[in-house]
Amino acid sequence: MPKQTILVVDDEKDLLDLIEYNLKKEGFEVLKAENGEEGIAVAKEKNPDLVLLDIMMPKMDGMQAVEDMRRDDQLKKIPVIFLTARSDEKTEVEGLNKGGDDYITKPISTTKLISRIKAVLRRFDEKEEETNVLEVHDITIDRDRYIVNKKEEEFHLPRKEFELLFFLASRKGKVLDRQTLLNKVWGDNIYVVDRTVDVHVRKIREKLGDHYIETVKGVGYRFKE
Amino acid sequence: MPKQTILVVDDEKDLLDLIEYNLKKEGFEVLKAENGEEGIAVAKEKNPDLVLLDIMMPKMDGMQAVEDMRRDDQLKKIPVIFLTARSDEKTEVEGLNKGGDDYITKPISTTKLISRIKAVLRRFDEKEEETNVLEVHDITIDRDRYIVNKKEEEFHLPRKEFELLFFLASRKGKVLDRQTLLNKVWGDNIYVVDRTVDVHVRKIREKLGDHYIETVKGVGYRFKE
DNA sequence: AAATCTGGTAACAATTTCTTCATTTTATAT
DNA sequence: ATATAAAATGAAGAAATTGTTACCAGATTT
Repeated sequence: MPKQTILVVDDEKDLLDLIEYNLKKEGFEVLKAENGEEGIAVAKEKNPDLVLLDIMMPKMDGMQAVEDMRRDDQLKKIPVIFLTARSDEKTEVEGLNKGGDDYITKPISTTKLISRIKAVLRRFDEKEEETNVLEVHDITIDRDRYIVNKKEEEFHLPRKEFELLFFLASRKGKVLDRQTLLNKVWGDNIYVVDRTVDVHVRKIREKLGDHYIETVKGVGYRFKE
Repeated sequence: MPKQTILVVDDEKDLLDLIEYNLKKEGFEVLKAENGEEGIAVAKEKNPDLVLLDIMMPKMDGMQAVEDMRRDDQLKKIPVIFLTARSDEKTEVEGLNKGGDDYITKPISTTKLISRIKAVLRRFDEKEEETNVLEVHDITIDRDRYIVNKKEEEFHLPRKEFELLFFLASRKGKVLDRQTLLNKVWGDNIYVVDRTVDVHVRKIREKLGDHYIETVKGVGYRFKE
């Protein structure tokens, strides 16, 4: 695994160096920035795996920075941990609401910092590593959430329809006959009439439109390339 | 990392020595006690990372000892693995309900013992790292205090309901099936009917309202994004 | 000891999803 | 263009899943 990169944004240079030292010792790549604006610029360029963000800063403060990040397609998926000067509950809550993933209060315990960072990264890796999200044409089929997105719309398909769509989409372009679909989606020793597939295809088309699944007469169905 | 300490409580001296030998070989620090009372005393003084506890013992038996431990602020967070003489299902279940984290039946396989210990320790380390305060929608789920806040209101959910809510919320958006929920919230070795999850979900909804947990028919439940 | 929680089970009602089938429409080969 | 097989459609009943309530056994409090 390549080194993971952490962007640290804080206006106190000494603290920045201290954190850098500790993170490097743990094997992380470290980027630094001294205010929110600079932080966002660096993030855009280097795409860090995580951002450690001070809440109180001149120019653009941490809260503002996160809001901006969450609005940017490229940056919105990067986890953020806040550094707050004191245990100010109100701030914490607000920060987490704005899209932070965790927070740590100063003064910082190195051990805690490291373990929190690892915990957040682990949580994020878990999320990413699964190939359960298919993006095809203008739709996203998310098997973790069981939701199909088309532009802004959300579709909640029932299980069989969803699984069928997912299976077809995961083999985009390939024609699959009804028996194969039954075996793969319904299960091997389940007995249902193969025309059942037709009905499900129809329901999917009713909901999403019929530009996704093609009929190949005499053979089966195919998800359009 | 400093050596991890394991307290072994058993009235059979030979077994005690055998376990000690094996654990030391694995690099653990080992403490010994011959009954529940002594065990608790030692635990209080030395703060072990894990306790290996025989269920059947003179003076104070293991079951009693765990209950006492779980009531003691200093000791309640220490993981406990039971040693049971035979595979007596009823005892196991009871033990796990009282607050044990795993159990091993005698006669003991050293390999199994070691791997269980490591597994439990790993699980615990992870837990410690995790954030204990979740901010989702308009509620705050505070695992340190076992309290859910919604605006100004405070809700005290019973343990299972709380843990279930917490787990779902910590995986916000992801659909989790009943089996996964049972494994993660109830524990790997506990056998309960999976519909139990439904009832707990309902109770949570009754208290907090049903805008938080969504049902995904045929699949499981999801905390709303 | 009674009253109150908590966690779990079971049963039935309510709802959604799945499957089938009869009928209409479409695609394709002749 | 027509015949024909295959697929789309509509609608109904079956099956599966969940919501809900009631109840019970232990624990915990009063």
